[in-house]
Amino acid sequence: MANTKFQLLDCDYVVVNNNPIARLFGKTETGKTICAFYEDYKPYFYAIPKDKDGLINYLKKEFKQVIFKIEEVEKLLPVGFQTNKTKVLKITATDPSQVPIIRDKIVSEGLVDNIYEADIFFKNRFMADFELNGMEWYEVSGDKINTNTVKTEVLIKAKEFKKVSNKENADLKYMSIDIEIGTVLESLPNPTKDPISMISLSFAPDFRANTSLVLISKHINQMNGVLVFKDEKAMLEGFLKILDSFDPDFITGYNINGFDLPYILTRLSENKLPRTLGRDKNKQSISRKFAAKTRSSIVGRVVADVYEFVKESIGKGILRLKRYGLGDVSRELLGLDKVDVTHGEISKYWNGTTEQLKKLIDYARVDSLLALKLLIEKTMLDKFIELSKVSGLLLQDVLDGGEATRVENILLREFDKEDYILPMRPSTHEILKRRSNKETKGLKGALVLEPKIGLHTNCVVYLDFKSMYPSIFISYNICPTTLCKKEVAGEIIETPDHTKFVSSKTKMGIIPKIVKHLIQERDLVRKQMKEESNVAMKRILDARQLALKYVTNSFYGYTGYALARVYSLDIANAITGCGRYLIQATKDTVESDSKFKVIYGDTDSIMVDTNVSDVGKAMEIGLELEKKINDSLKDIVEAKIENVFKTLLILAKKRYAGLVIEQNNSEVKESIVMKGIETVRRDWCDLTSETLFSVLEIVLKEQSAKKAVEYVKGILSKLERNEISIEKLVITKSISKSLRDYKGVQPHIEVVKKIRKRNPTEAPSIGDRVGFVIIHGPQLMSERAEDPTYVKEQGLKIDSKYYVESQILPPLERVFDAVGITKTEIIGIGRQLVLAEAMKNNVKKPVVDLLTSAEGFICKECNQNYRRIPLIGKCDNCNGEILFYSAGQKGRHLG
DNA sequence: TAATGGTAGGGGAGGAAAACGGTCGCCTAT
DNA sequence: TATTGATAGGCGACCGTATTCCTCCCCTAC
Repeated sequence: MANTKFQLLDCDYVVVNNNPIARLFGKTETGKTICAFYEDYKPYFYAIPKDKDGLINYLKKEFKQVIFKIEEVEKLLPVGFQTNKTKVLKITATDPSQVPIIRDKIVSEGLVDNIYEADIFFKNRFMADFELNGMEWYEVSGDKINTNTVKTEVLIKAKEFKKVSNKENADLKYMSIDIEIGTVLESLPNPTKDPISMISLSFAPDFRANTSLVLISKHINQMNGVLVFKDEKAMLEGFLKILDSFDPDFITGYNINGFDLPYILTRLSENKLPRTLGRDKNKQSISRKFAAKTRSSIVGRVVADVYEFVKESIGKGILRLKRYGLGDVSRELLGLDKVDVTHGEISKYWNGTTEQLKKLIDYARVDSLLALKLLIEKTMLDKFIELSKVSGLLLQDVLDGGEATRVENILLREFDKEDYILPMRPSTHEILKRRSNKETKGLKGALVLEPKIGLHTNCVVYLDFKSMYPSIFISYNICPTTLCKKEVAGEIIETPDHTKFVSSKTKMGIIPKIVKHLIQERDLVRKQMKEESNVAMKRILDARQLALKYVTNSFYGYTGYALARVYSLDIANAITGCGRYLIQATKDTVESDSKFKVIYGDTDSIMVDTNVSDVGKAMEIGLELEKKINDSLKDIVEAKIENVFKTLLILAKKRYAGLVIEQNNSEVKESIVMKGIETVRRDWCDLTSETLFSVLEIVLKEQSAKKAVEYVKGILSKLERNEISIEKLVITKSISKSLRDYKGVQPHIEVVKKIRKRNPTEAPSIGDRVGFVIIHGPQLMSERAEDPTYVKEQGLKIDSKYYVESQILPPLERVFDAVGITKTEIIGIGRQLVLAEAMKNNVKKPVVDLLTSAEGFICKECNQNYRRIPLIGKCDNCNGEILFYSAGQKGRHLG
C-alpha cells in the first residue's frame, strides 16, 4: 500500500474483459510519471421510459451483454422549477463505447420519452463522480502493480483519491517540434507522398545537455546539435526514441495542430512505424479534423499549439499585433528575430550547397526554439492550467474546447450534487429549430446609450457595474431550475421583462450558486495576490483570478448558445432585460440631479460629465454618484468608479478616446484609453493608426487643432512624395471562411487568389491574416490589392491617392468633425481654427453651415466656395468643376 | 460533416436599385 | 398623290450616369 501525490494531466479508459478501467496520468512531487488505474467504475445514463417494464425487458433482451444494471431512481428534471422528484431509470452499462449505441437504439425505437446524460464522456463522468479536476493535485492510495501497457514510472491500482492543496506545478517537461519538407517545389506538401526532411526539436529542461536537436534524413558531415540519419524512416525511428526517453508532458510548436503533428502521424503510417507518441504502449495517437481545426490526442501528454495561443490572445487584446507569423510574434514578444527562409527557398536549400543546408538547419532549429520560448517565457499555459482547475476539465480539453464545454462540466457536477439530471446535447434537428426560433423570437442584447459626440473638456467619470450579468443571475435567482413555467406557490421574483423565478428562499438556483461561489473565490484570490510577494506565485494567482473571471462571465452567453444542453432564450432574455433596465435606471438616478448629464454608456457602464475640470473634485463627485447609485440599486448590482477622464473625445457609439488621470497620493499618472477607434483596429494600416494616435494625443492633451492639423499635413505630403515605407501601408484582414464562400469581392481574398496562382505554398488559408497594399490602377480597389513582397519585387506603384482619401483622411475627418473642424481645414484650404475657438462657439461644420444658410457654389475638387460663379466657369483655385450648393447638399452640375 | 459562449454597433467596399438628366420622337396648341 | 407651316411646349420612352440604399464583411465594445 502506497500513498503518492501527483498532479493530474490526463485521463482515459481501456476495456479489459468487458470491463472499463479508468486511467489517470500525472506527474508526482518528485517529477516521476505516474498512471493510476481504477477498476470499479461503470458508465451510466438516465431515461424516462414510455413503458417502464417494456424498456427494461427490451434492454435485457437486446443488450444483455453490455447492460450492467437498471434501477429506478428519483431525480429532479432540469428545466422549470420542480416541486417533486420524477422517477427515472438509471441505466448502467459495462462498456462506455456501448452507451451511444444503446442510447441511439432506444431513442429510434421510440421507447423513451426523454433521455439524459447519455452523451457524457466516460472520463468526464468518472472525474465528476470522484471530484477530480484537471491539473489539480491528488493523493492516491493503492497497491503498486506491474503492467506492460503504459510507459509511466509509477503504476498504482487506485483505491482512493484525496485532494491535496498545492498551487504549484510539478516539474513538467516540454518538447517543441518543427518539421521541414524539402522535396516540394511548386505545390503544397502532401503527407502521403512527400517525406519529412528534417525534424527540429527543442527541450525544456535540456535533454542530455541539448537545448535543441535537429534530425536530418540524409547524409551530411557531423555537426553540433544535429543527428544524421540515412533516410526518413530511420529519422522517424530516432524521433520516436527521443520522444520516449525525454518523455515530455507537453508537446508544442508553432501550428503543430494544423501541420506538423498530423504530418508526422501520416508519415509514421506510410513508413509502417508505430504511432504511439503517448504514454500508452498500444494506443495510437490520432489527429482528427473538427470543423476548421485539427486536434491531436496523445495519451498522457498535452498538445499545446503556440500559434493558437497567439491568435486567441490577439483576439482578447492582450497582444496588439496585426499579423501573427512566428517571426512577427517573436520579434514583438521576445525581441528575437527568426531566420528568414521562404517556403520556396526550403527545397532550394535542401538540395543546395552545404552552406545553404546549414542555413536551413539553423532556420528549423530556431523555429522550434522560438515556439518553446514563447510558450514558457510568456507563460502561455498558466491561464489554461487554472481554467482546467476551475472547470474541472482536463487541460487538453480546456485547450481544445470552447467556453461551453467548461460551463457544461461545472453544470454536470453541480446538477448532480443536488439530484438534478442534465439534458443531452441537442440533435442537429433541434439545433436548427433553436436557430430558426431564435431568428423569429430573438435574443435582445444590451442597451447602448446615445452618446454626446464631441470633445468633453470637463472631467468625466466612468462608472461601471462589477460583473453585471453574473450579479443579475444571483440577484434575480435566475436559473433553469428556478424558472417558473406555470403558477407556483411561494415568493416569486419577476424580472423587468416579466420572466418569473422562485425566490432563493424557496430554492436557490444552481447557476446563481455556482456564480456566487466563483465570485467569492475570485475576490479571495485577488486578496491573496495582493499579499503575495513571491513573483511566480503571484503570477499563478493572477492566472487563477482571470480564469475565475472568464468562467463566471461565460454563463450568460452559454444560456443563449444554440448548442448548449441548458439552452434557454427566456433566461438569456431575462438577463439582458435586467441589464437594460439597470443601466437606464442608473442614468435616470444620475440625471435626477440636473447638475449632471450622462454623456454615454454601454451595457454596464455610464460616463458622467462632472462639470468640473479638477480631477480631485471630479473624483469626489464620482464617489457621491457611486454611493447614490448603489443606494438605489441596493442588493442588485454594485457600481464602481473605473476611472476619471481629464478630457474625453466621443466619436460614436463604441468609439471614444480619453485621457485618464490617476492620482495616487502625490503621484499623478496619465494614460490614454482608446476604444473602437482605428488606432486599436487591426484592419487599418500602421500609418493610419500611428497618425491618428498622434492626432488624438494632441487633441486630448493640448487641445490644439492647429498643431494636429500641421502634423497631418506633414504626413500627407510625405505620403505624396512616396517617403512612407511600404510596411506602414500594409493593411491586414483575416480570412474567415473558405474562399469559395465569399459572395462579394474582397481585397484580402483577391490577394490570396493572386498568391495562390503565383506560388501555392506561400498562400495563406482560412484563419490566417493577409497583409496587402493598394497599388495604382483603374480597377476596383479590391482588385488592386497586392502582396507587399510582390510589390517590392516588381517595383509596383502604390496608390497614394487611395491612402490619402481612404486610409488617412476618413478616420481623421471623423475626429476633426467631432471637434468642429472640416476637411477643408485639414487639407489646408481656408483658415485654420483653433480647437478652443471652435468649441466656444459650439459650431459644428462651420463651412457647411455657411453654405446652407446662403445658397452658393462650391468647387467639386477642393471645396472652395463662391458666392458667384467664376467667369471661366471653373474653380479659380484648382480649375475644378463648380457645383451648385443647396440645402447643405452638393448637386446639379454647372456649365 | 461536426460543433464554435452572446448582441450591439461602426465603417468600408461593392453592387443593386432608384433617381436624375439629357435626348428623341411624337403630339397638340398656337 | 400627299400628313407635310413653324414653333413651343408637354409627355413618355430610352439610356447613361451619379446617388442612395442594402448587404456583406471585419473587427471591436461590452
